[in-house]
Amino acid sequence: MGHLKIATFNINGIHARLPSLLAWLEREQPDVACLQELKAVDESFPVAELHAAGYGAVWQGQKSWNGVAILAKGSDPVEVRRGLPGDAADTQSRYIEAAVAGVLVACLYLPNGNPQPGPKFEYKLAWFERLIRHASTLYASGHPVVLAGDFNVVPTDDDIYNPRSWLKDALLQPASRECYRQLLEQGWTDALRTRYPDTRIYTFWDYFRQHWQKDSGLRIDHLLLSRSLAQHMRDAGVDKWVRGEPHASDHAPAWVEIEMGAEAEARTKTTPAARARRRASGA
DNA sequence: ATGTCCGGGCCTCCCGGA
Repeated sequence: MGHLKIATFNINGIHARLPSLLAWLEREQPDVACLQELKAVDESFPVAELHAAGYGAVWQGQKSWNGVAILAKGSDPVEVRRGLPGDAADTQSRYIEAAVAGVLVACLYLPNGNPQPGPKFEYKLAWFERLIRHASTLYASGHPVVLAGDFNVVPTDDDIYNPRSWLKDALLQPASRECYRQLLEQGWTDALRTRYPDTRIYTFWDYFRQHWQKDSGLRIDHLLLSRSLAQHMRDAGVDKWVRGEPHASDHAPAWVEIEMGAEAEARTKTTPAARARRRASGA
């Protein structure tokens, strides 16, 4: 009570990872969980299992690839938008937006962009430009907003174990980093980097070359906070233990905790009956 | 250049994507 824990987790296949997902929810109890890479069609989303675990959900699936979802503990997220505006021809399931506990939650899965250069990298940059435009309207709204997801961008060389072998990768390209910088310039707070200004912190360790065992990671999953949320950030971190479990995703969940003030608490946790009582008492 | 894992197609292996 008194705070809101918002997490983002690229689960790399919700069917392959359902036991892992449920174990993480049970242990860490995030209030909000943004998921990416469901790799599942809408009809197969495990809504019953998640309900049994105490979570409501909205989701946008897709066959084989992509797919995003927002989970909320003890409530159903109120879907605000699915799909990133700006390109009606874009059919990839990479963006969903919902209101949870008085916070507007944007769950995103930015295109990987490899191989680079090429059409996939062009799509990544175009998608990023659309995100920058949409994010500016969200930020300007003044509402509490979090942009959470797999951004597929290593913001700086301090966000990777060693950039040398990744120099040609789409995740480290100057154009990708420039987009991320432009996004932050709107005023967003990078929760993990702000919480740990001088520490190497990773959210992704690929399956190759024993990178997990050697802690050769990348920081590509981000939680960007609007001004009012950033002012109330209490803590942030990465649930690294998840990456060490058997049959783990190549990502670990990243999270932020927001202190909920009395006003937000009253607005978000209150029931219709309680609101009626408060009105009746003249409060 | 390499490495590993997921889902899907179609059939116990190969492929694209990451």
